[in-house]
Amino acid sequence: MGEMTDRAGGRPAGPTEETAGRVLKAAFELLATEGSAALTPVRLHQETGVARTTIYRHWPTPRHLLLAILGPATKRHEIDDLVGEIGADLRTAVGTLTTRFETRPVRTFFDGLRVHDGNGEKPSLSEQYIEGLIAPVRAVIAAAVERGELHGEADRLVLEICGPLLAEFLLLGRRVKSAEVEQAITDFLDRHQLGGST
Amino acid sequence: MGEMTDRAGGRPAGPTEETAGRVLKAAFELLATEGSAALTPVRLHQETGVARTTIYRHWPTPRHLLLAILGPATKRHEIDDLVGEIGADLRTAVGTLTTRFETRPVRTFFDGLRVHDGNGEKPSLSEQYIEGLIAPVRAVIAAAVERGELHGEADRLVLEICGPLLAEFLLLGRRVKSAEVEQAITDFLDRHQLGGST
Amino acid sequence: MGEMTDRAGGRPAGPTEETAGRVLKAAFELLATEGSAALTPVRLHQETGVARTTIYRHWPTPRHLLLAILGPATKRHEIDDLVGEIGADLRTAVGTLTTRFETRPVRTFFDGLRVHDGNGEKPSLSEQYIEGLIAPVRAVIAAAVERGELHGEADRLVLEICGPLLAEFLLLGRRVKSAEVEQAITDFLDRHQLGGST
Amino acid sequence: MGEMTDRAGGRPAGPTEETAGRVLKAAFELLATEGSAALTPVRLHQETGVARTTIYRHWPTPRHLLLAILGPATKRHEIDDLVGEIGADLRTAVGTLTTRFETRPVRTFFDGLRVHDGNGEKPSLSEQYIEGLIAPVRAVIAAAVERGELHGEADRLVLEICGPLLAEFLLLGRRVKSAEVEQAITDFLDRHQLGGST
DNA sequence: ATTTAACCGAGACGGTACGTCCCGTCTTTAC
DNA sequence: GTAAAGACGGGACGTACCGTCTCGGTTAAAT
Repeated sequence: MGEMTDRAGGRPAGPTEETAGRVLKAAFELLATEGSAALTPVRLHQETGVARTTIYRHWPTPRHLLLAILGPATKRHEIDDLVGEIGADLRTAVGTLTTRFETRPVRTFFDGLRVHDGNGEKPSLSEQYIEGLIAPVRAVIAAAVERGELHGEADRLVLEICGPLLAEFLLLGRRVKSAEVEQAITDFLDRHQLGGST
Repeated sequence: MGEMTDRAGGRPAGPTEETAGRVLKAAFELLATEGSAALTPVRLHQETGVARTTIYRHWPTPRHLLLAILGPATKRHEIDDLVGEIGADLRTAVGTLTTRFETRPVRTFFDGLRVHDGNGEKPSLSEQYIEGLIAPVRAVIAAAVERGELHGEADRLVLEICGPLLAEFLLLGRRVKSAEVEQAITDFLDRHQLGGST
Repeated sequence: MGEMTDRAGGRPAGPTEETAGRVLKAAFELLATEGSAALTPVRLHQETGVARTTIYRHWPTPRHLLLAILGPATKRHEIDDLVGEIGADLRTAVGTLTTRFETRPVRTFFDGLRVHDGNGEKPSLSEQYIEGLIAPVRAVIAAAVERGELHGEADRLVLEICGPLLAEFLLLGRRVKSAEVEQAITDFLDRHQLGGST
Repeated sequence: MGEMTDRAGGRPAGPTEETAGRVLKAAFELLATEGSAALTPVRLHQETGVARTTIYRHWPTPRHLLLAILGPATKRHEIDDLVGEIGADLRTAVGTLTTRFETRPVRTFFDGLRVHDGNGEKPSLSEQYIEGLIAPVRAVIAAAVERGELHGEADRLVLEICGPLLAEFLLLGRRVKSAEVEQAITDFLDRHQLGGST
């Protein structure tokens, strides 16, 4: 009875594609539009029609859900049209960041993740998310350092350029004006003697 | 005879000093040590012995509690030992900021406020808190601009110096090393030609 | 200080006439129209404007209120136009009873009293009220027994005539038709050989 | 694929037998011994261990509970040993009534139902209960009318015999002595010329 | 006229129960 | 084995009254 067969036949484990798709899509929507408080099994059930039980089965905690939506949500913001010129690439990379501020529910998302960061469990979801946000900039900076055009720790340089922007938007809730961004990049290039031609 | 006079006698409104004291103290403790999830009427009742109903009476929502805590909690971080020299004052001001990172539950507090920022209700508690954190720096910068030693918008300058620190600590969860801070200030002074002698 | 002086000076105890009047009037109204559940200090306060505290001071429990309104409410239904002729008098007395069924909130009142009958405390309010309702009939019967026109226990005779009416109205919630009443009285007179001429 | 089928699988609705049994039994006990005021979800939870929420789930209001109790509580008082002789049968039927007065918490039960009769909602619980109490007598009377032994409306005849008893017991709170009952039945039979041999 | 006891209103406070919501686990049934 | 439907115990929510209390201001006798 209940023999531990060596995995013989039967249906594959894990949620149906159908189910997973519906649930995760709804989860993303909910998180983006209503914040993390809305990201509950009950709510998801109401939105998707998928049974509460089923949701618990596959994503026992909100954290599982968040992890499942975080990958897709962050992954796709790679930049492939880098030209190898620090000024231009930096403008592109920072541009993707500030554009996301405008077009995506970054703050809501950030808050949602923050709430479920858990208690010291690593990796912290929100930090991972922020890292994802600044990843393009980091890539550009790292490349420049590699080429010997920039000197110093990449980490510090990334924050030098992104820190004010993130703080302004995420912490102080202000819109980030593009003129400001442009100025900041120009200043950055200047002070690192990279003659930033627009 | 015996007409209903406009306001005859009666006990003064508002919570007893005793009650308010106990509750707010406990609220602060809870928020600082266990985060905003712990800041509930039930929990406060357990901690203080004050009846749940009483808490609802005077602080109908967590927001009321937070507002009552926030004033005292932020007010006291004024700086009075400014010497008028931009380099020294900036080091002092930024020092208070990073010191608070180390010694106070800034992140927990920030998260707590964030959760209860409410839905667009202004002023946003968390933003108000951040403003409080950087207030000393802003004061120094504003004074320097006033004296004509610095040029540009105070807001931008404040973020130029604090942005990376806030981002590093609050968003990425990294400790801010004092050497870094020192370097950042020196750089800042340099590039604004303020020859920052240590 | 605070000696137990032998009643020296001071305002007389008990509620002001004004206060008592307003409260008891409202209490009666409430009981009659909304039932005993509405007979609460809060409700009375809302109706009268008299402070909750004041109500508690003078009528610590609903029972006190009920006792205070019961007297006046029942007392006034004495009959003074008895002619000494059993048939006529009985018709008058039973008439007052059934008329009250129609014109007064007897059932609501009865229910209200019933709820607050308390736990065996005597006198039972509701029973007292019922006694009050049938008092006129009892008076007539008692007089007839006195005169030797009727034989047997008054109690039993009263119930013989009133029991069906009370049961029909109070227990079964049916309207009592006057034809029925007339028939019942006629039958009663018949079987006790009192030749009831209308 | 995976469309929301109309009704696919799932546990049957309604409370478990176990749960329903425990709750309703306790409800009956409470009503009988402590009156309707004790018939609360909290109290039931304490008595049965069944969670408060569960009780709300299946019996949203006290009325639901009472309705669930009332059926079983009234149903079982049918009489099956009628012999077809009006005198004997009447004694049996009235006997069951007065016996219930003595052995069952009729008054408490009645009061409890009365409180929750609701606001005009039919059927009135208490009236239904009273009807149940007198049902045996009604059956006997109806049969006699059917056989042509009695003349008149059954309703009126039933009240003629039961009214005084109900009023005495339920309204005036007096014990009903069996001698009285016997006398009443004899009189009744007499005046309807049914020569009631004991 | 001054005491002095009582009235009365306003409100704090602890407490109990309410009815609701969601949680997370479980059991039963269907596919 | 996935999925659905739902029971169930549990915890917190926010509300409504409860009954007691403290606090102020007023009023009406009795001295």
